[in-house]
Amino acid sequence: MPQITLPDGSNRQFDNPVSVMDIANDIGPGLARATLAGKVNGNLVDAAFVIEQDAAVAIVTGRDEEALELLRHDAAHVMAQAVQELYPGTQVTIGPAIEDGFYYDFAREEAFTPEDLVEIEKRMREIVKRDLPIVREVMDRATAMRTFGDLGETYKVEIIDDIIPEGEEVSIYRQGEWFDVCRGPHLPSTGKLGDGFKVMKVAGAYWRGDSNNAMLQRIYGTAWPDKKQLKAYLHRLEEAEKRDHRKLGRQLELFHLHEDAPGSVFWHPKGWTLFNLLINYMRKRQEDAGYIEVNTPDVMDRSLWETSGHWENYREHMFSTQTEDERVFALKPMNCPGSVLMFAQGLKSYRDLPLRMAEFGKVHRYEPSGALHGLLRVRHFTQDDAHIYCTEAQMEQECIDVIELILDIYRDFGFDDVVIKFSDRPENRIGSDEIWDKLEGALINALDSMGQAYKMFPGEGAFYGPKLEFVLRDAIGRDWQCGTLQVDMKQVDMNLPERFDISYVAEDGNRHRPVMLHRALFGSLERFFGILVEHYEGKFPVWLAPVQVVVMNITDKQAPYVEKVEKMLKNQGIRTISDLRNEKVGFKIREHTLQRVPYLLVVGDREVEEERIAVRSLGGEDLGSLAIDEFVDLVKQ
RNA sequence: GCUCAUAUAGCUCAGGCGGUAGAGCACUUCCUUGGUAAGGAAGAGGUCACUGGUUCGAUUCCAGUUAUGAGCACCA
Repeated sequence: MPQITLPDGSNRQFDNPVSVMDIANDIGPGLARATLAGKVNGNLVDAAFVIEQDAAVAIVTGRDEEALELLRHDAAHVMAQAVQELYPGTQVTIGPAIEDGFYYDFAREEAFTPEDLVEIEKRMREIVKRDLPIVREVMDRATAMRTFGDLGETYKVEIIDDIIPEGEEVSIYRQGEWFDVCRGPHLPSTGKLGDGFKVMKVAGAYWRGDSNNAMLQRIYGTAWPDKKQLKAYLHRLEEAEKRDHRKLGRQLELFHLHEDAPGSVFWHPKGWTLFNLLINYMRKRQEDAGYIEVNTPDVMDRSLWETSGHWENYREHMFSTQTEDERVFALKPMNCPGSVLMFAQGLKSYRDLPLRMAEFGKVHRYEPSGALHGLLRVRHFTQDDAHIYCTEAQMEQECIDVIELILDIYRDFGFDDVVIKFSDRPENRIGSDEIWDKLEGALINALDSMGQAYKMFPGEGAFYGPKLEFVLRDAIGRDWQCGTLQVDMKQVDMNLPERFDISYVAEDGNRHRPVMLHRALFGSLERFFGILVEHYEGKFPVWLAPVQVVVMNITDKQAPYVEKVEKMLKNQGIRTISDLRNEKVGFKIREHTLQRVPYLLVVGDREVEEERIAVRSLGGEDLGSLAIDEFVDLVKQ
């Protein structure tokens, strides 16, 4: 005799065990039709789930967040059914709901073609139309393994064997002839999927995410409660593509890439101007924060990399050279060893600590070809790197200062909610747990004492130490690590202070090993640049715009005055160009607007006469006629 | 690195079931001197990514290489 408590606090009494659907029916037939699933005591369950005891129940309909995930998971099942109907012999593996959609990984000799995807989507719509009831069944483990084994579904057998503990039952979801191992829950029938889905693309993916395993074919789809939301999503994707930094980089003449230098950037004048603005900005912020700036060699002897451990661990990702005399050098993949040599030069006292040593270091890494991605993943990039040498007692405060600095800097670029990832000790690591406790503690204490939220990524730290990552998102929702903070301390293998045997003289007159913090704020200047382009859609704020002002004439008569204005503005440090081409003013305005120049100055006879300029903003707003110095104030404010 | 796809003018893209290619924009010259998102005309511009194979003949078909794109793996 279960008593059901609904979200509004009301109670309903039933004489016999009831399903979620029964309850919905009891409330009203309209609700029953809309019912997709239920929530019993907070757990998401099928609509057919039977409740035997008193419980808090909520009916889940298309309006609820949870329904969307079910919908997407269902879409994956329907797609798998469609694929197996169309291409017998294809094995199913796994197919979860993901952000914005779903995917399913298939094992099949032949590759799926774009035409196949069209057919698959067609068949999916058919299956939806069939409105097959989705029914949960249970099998004991052995039967399940035999059933799937008989079907030749070796991957499924492996999943059951691996995931389901011995003696436990396996839940199976069936829709028509087709069924799959699944934890559930699911929608009541395939018809509930509606028409808000679309098969998007096919790509390779390793079985169980391990590159030693076979490569499967992953088909991605997107699914939404209705067609309208699907359209809105596809529209968002289109809009995002317009922000792509690779596209804008070409259109705005910022940079280009070339086949002969994969993963390295050719910076054009405007891009390089912006790049240098970023460096100048960072230089100022670091100087204010008590950093000194140095520069270390790009090419250093192999023995240095052997000492640092990079040769052993990352050799295949390093660019190396052999000279006539057979000496082997490597292009630096990191700045740390150079920094350590800098620290080791001369005697350091505790009075020098904390020593915050920054470097705009050009590093080269031979990244796997498939990893390269515009400016966001390159082989040659510039780090705004710094190493802070300090005592153990100073460590935590230094961490706090770094985190505050990063967040403050990101705010200057309009990134207000930065995701902080905290990656702690991985399974394969070196160093004692005691040291790991200390290292992780330093970072966590710093975050906690600031009241700063962060996301835990258990086991994702580097093998030699935990790390903090500051993550920014690109136009189409991919996350990229930008800033980082890592602690490097005694007895851990990568430990550079130990490997290079550096020390400082403490108050007691003895030599002590410093703690070393590795940190980068932008991270990679190239990557940050790319993210910025997408973030602003190329419409940089005035202080970052490579060209801040274009002065243009209406007829040749005003040319001398235009040149005079250009000179005056340049003397004020304003990045100005003039456009004296024999073109109509509308044409020039269009061009420079497309180039996202913040201010356009138009000069005709009136302006020459009055010694003024007509000012137009990037948004198309007419700011009226201003005197030169008035305009200078406007730009500089 | 792996799977799939793509590579034609500076850019965006057509095209050809094998007979060395075309548009728009950009570029050059001329006309036009025009007040806030495209004035007009003419011209120039291509080893059809690279290497090899098949063929009388390859930009087109085949193979390999390189680069790029999507995803996976990787990211000190």
